[in-house]
Amino acid sequence: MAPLTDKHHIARRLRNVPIFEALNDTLMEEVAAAALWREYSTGEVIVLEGEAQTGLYFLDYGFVKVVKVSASGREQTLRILEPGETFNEIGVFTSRPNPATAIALEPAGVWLIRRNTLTRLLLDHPTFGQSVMEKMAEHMLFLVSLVTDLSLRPVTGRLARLLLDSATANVVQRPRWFTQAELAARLGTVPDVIQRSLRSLEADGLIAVDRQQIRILNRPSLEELAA
Amino acid sequence: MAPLTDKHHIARRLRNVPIFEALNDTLMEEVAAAALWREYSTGEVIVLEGEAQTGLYFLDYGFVKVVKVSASGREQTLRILEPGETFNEIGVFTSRPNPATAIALEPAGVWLIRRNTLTRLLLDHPTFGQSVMEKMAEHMLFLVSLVTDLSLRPVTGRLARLLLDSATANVVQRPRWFTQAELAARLGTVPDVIQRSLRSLEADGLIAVDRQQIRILNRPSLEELAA
DNA sequence: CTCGCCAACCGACAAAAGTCGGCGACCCGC
DNA sequence: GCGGGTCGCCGACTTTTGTCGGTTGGCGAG
Repeated sequence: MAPLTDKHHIARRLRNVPIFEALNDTLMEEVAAAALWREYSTGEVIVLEGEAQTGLYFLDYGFVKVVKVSASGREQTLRILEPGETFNEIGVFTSRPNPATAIALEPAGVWLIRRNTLTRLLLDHPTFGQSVMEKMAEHMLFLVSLVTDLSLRPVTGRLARLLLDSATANVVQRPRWFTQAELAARLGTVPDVIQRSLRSLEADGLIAVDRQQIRILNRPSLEELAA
Repeated sequence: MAPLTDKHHIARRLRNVPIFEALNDTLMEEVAAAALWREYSTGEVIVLEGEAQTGLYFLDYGFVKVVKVSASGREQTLRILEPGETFNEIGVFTSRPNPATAIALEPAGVWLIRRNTLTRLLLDHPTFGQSVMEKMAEHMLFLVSLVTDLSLRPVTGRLARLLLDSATANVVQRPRWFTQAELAARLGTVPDVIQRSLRSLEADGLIAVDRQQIRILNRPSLEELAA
């Protein structure tokens, strides 16, 4: 929880992120000075659904998932964040209580830029605002495709597409937290269904599954399923 | 298709919309002068999925739906627009092709503010940018709740919630275009299922359905279903 | 006024998704 | 090296959703 890193280092680091590139050096240091540094361990809650939210989060290291939980305990993942991305745009730009919960998937460090600081930045640097809007538009695009997938595509199709999208050289690496349960939460279903789906894809020779990775064996057929 | 309305009138009209309130009079007239006026009749396509999009649309009168269509012909409604709202944020803030189709549900008139104009406005008036971001955040909120509804809630629950949300004094008015098919598209299912759902709610005495309106008879029970 | 169209209605069926109980294997911490 | 917990696995079953074929009836266009 201690702010180990010195502020110059922070400023340089933030500066490398596209969203902040509009800001000049002195201002950037000011931001860095005003930002709060927080670290979380695996499974810890970063923001909780229902809280009134006060700032924009910037993920420095680690992975974070944003989820909604139903009354019956089922989980729907809204977003997986990689280092360099920002989150809590909704909490910070509307007055409503935060709509979802953010949880660290592995040890993670974030910068919290409070609303006041953010507002000032936006007023002083319109180009910064433009990159924020662009980011938001891209996130909306993602949500739109999630909606249409959920309503128009069967589970196997969604799974196929996710595998294709997250594969590098036909291999999807699986960090420890990339379990079938997480996969299910991302695709809007339950672990059992995912297991059946994976097994059936494997039986058809389209993929090979093991604990550490999933290999794509027959890309064309998989693409057809995802179409 | 003719720009009947004079530009002063337009400027005044646009000015009443929260999103434009940050702009001063002279600038507003400039915007109005640069905006393109378009009218559409029922069922006409305003923007088509896949087109590269060039401007932000402002809906002056009429109703518009934004939809995605699947290969099999099923439709998912992403948004219903009322007069005064803007759309095509995704098309204008990202370089990607437009992700969805906008269709007029009844005769509609829109203002099209081209990207250049918009960019200039955003650079000159940071507070304008803030209201745009707020609008986008609210739209994201809507998409988030759509996602969680689709993945975590059964059809009847979604239907119950939609009825509750769109009722005024326990009555949901049904314009001509508010058919079961449209209802189905909004809730991510098919007309037949909606019909069953409506009939079962009616059988339980929770609602009364006819062609022009749906009345809520037992709000508490309906709210329980929607929870 | 009448004709034709489209929304609504219905029952029976098919398929997809979700649930449950229990089993085995692996990994982690002790 | 042992024990416990989690993840994955599996088969059988239930529920929900989607599909199909065909009928009815109201509304608008002519």
